[in-house]
Amino acid sequence: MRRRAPRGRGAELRGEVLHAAMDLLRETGDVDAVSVRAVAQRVGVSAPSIYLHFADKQALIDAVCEEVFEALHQTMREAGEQAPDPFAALRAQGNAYVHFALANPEHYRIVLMTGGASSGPHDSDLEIASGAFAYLVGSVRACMAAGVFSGDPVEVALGLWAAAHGVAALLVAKPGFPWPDVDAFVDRTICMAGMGLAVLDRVLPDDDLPLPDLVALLETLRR
Amino acid sequence: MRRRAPRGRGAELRGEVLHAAMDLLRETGDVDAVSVRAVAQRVGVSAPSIYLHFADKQALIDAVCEEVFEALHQTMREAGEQAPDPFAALRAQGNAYVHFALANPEHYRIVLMTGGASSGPHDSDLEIASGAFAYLVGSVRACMAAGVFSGDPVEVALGLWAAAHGVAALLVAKPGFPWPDVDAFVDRTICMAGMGLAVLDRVLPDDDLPLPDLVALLETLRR
DNA sequence: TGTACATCAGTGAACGCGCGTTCACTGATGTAC
DNA sequence: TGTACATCAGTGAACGCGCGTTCACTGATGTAC
Repeated sequence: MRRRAPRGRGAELRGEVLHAAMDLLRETGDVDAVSVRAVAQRVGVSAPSIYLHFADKQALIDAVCEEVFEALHQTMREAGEQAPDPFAALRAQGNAYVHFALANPEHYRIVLMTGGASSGPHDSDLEIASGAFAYLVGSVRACMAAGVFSGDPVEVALGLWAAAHGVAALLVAKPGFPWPDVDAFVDRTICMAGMGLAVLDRVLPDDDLPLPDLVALLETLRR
Repeated sequence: MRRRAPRGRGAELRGEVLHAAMDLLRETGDVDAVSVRAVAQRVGVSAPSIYLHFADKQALIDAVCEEVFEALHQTMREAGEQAPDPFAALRAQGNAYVHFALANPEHYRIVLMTGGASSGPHDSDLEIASGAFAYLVGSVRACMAAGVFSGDPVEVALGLWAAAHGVAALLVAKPGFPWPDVDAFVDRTICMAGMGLAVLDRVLPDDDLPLPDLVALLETLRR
């Protein structure tokens, strides 16, 4: 199946295993299909060989998550680069985020749709995530400097993340639902979040706006 | 473990099995812990007995999903009942939706965070979901009648759903992330979506608003 | 230059496990006569 | 009222499966002398 690596190059197998796991995830669209045996077979190596480079299956999965997160982060960085202004950059980043999820649904799922109380501490991917999240917060700060948002940049970033994740996760989990045009739905949701957050601190700072007043306020916006 | 049911009452076991599965899901917080054997043991019955009432394991899981969806739908209906106006009702429904997810994380996950291309057609839960979704669309229509939203009620409902699902799914999947105060975060996200959708059709009907103009427009909102 | 040897990459077979599911069955319960 | 019998709820044992992981090993490769 595969030539044995020469003396000092045994570590190369690690990379092959990692990418075999990624490919298997993409092609089968099923986390359960990524078994130690299946990965080994795809690389052309026996199952125990996996343990030469990963302590156990979880370590392999963690490495996959790290890889996915790096790719997601990279995608977002590129997306905002040539936007004309910080708000447009944020919008482009949001769209890129969701489209990454749609292009790599199983990769997105394993990183951001699994886990929870049942999976123990499992802090590893959160630490990785915090890099991408910090980057998002940076983009939000740029928008604040431009006057679009006010308030706590972390809170604004969380709102954006929630909206982007919401549309991504729904589309990934329920592809059979009669969604409207996906690109438009995604962009609309991103814009919804952006506009909502921009408006929120101006209109609802303390939460007691009767409905007719709200409607009147909104009416002043029609351009 | 359990007294055999008298002659015509064999069907009672079905309900016991169903609720044992629900409880097991809640207590273990892990879908994989819900095996045919584990459910049977909890009911106090042998594993094959499950098959007297469910064709296979998937049928049992489907029944669990149906139960969860009905509970979610019910929760939302109750939430909006005593709101002073349709917009407040929508907000209350959104908060109830997310808090249902947080109170029953594994139930929410199995219904709305799993599935996808890998799980075949799997239309069953979508049909059930469409009931709750149709209800949401109804609430949106009421807001439209009050002048809060315009445009397509289904699109508005989708935006709200995406936001609510986003915050719910993130909190369920990543409880270890350093979230801010959860109740506030949830409500903020719901309001973000509501305000964003209300503003969106007024401000961005055709997508070409330069940033300074947007900022100026937002400034008119400060009250 | 030749050879003994340590190192290293990788293997084959086996382990125990829990799973979903099937099958032939048991024995209590109600009913017909 | 008594009894044979059909029905029904539920069981015990077993099936084959794929899983993660371990263990003792093989044999190629480079190195020291």
